[in-house]
Amino acid sequence: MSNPRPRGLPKYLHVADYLRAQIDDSTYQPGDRLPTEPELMDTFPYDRATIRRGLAVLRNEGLITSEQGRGVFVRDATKTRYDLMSMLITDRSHPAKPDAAYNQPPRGPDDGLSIEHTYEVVAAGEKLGAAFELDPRSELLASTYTFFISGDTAEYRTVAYVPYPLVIDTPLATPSDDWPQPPIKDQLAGVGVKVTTVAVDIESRMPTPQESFDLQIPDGTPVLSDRRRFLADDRVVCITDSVGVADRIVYGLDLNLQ
Amino acid sequence: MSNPRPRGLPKYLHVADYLRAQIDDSTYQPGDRLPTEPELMDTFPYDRATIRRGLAVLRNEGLITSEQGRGVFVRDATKTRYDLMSMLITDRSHPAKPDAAYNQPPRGPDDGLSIEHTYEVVAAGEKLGAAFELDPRSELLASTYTFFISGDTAEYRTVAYVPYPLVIDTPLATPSDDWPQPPIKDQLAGVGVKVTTVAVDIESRMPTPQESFDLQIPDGTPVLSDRRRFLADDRVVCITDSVGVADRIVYGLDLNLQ
DNA sequence: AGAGATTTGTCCGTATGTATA
DNA sequence: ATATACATACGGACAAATCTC
Repeated sequence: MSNPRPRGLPKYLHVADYLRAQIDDSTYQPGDRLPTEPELMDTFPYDRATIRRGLAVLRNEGLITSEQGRGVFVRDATKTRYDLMSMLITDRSHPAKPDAAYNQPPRGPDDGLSIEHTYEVVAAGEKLGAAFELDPRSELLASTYTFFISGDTAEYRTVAYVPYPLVIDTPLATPSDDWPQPPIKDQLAGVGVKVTTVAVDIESRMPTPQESFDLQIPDGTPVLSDRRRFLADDRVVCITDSVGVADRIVYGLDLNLQ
Repeated sequence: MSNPRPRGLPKYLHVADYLRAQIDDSTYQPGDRLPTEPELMDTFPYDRATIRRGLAVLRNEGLITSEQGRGVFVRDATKTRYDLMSMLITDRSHPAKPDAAYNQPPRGPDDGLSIEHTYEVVAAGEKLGAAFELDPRSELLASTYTFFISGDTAEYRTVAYVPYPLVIDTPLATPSDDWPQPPIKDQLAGVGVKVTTVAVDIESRMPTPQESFDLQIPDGTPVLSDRRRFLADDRVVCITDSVGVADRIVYGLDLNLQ
């Protein structure tokens, strides 16, 4: 059955390592069901609580999901590549030679991609106000796009903030549902704002409970998030905050050096 | 003490929500010690196992760390910004207006940043071989840089792979310990390889056990990882794999549109 | 240096609830 | 309706690391 436990290794990590090795070597493949907890209690001379703790480790590593009444399954992980340049500069993506090592079939509406869109006027608040260098009570137009892949599973959400006075009485005050949207710098150019600089910060963290709920993020899955700040003459004219479910997305940046 | 538990909410989430709210509103600040488990058992009419499970939730969200014999502490989170462009194209960074909302003091050698460097010749193996479109038995020169911040805490590691035949008998075959290194495209130009395209893939995931050990990554912290592929006339001439501890780093990309 | 108290880590056994097959 | 399988919760015991006196 299972190898003897290395001296000093906690039992629950023994269980986790044993199963992780079998997931790594494809004994269990994405979608496969792992042995049930009682079955694992036959494999290991451990208590059920110990088995469960080992499974919790793998769940928090994003390798498995548990479904009550059904079993424990190996997570699937095909990813969508979001190209940074085409999101920032132009609508046309210019993919470099794709990396065969990444399993990233391009996705589009035909593959079940759907988009949900809402917008509202909100008060900036402390943090956003500071980022805009505006009073916290200033009004911002907040435009939210959520991307769903295959039904109710979300993979990406982006919120764009623009100072409301900047776009009031312009077409931007009533954003359209269309997708893809023109790049933000072009939209702003249409209302007379010339974006000179874009600054992007990309980070990774665990989701907040709200994000977990909204985007239906499974336990143990981080988010890839970014903030883009659009500057016109050192003035911040737009900020977008995006959150992607980390096991669903990849950010791409292709540079042609010629 | 604690608010009554909303109907239907598991007790352990009650504990987690209660403490998370206090971390969010700065009742407990980074570095502060949370109440001990026995103290929380006085606050809540729950069993110690239930309290501990609530703490585990916050640990897996990256909000706290536990230290045996000492207590539970709110995680600190000052981040270093790694500029993608300056890493790819030139040695000079050209920062845009920094975002005040991000607390990212720039770091350098003066702040305790130190670098460790090793290199070796390895067999490509299945996956890397496929990425290079080379035989899995091909030899690659692997050059590893690890960045440590304040002593033994690592924050970033990058491994650069180059087909060994490409650099054998050149200065690149014996990489120097210097830092910063010239950009890879310049290094390759020095041995007659003209890089035409760079493709970057950025993703986020939970660390492997090996990475957790090597980089001393605390529980519940994801990694921000990227793969850069350097192409010369559609031929892959270099691949770098980088891994950053997510609560220590931010990737930056600043574009001047003028 | 040592003893004891404190605090978190690991593990077991049991019971009950809830979703699924 | 029954069985299966995971989720939540309680209580107890001991170990390991740290701190204090």
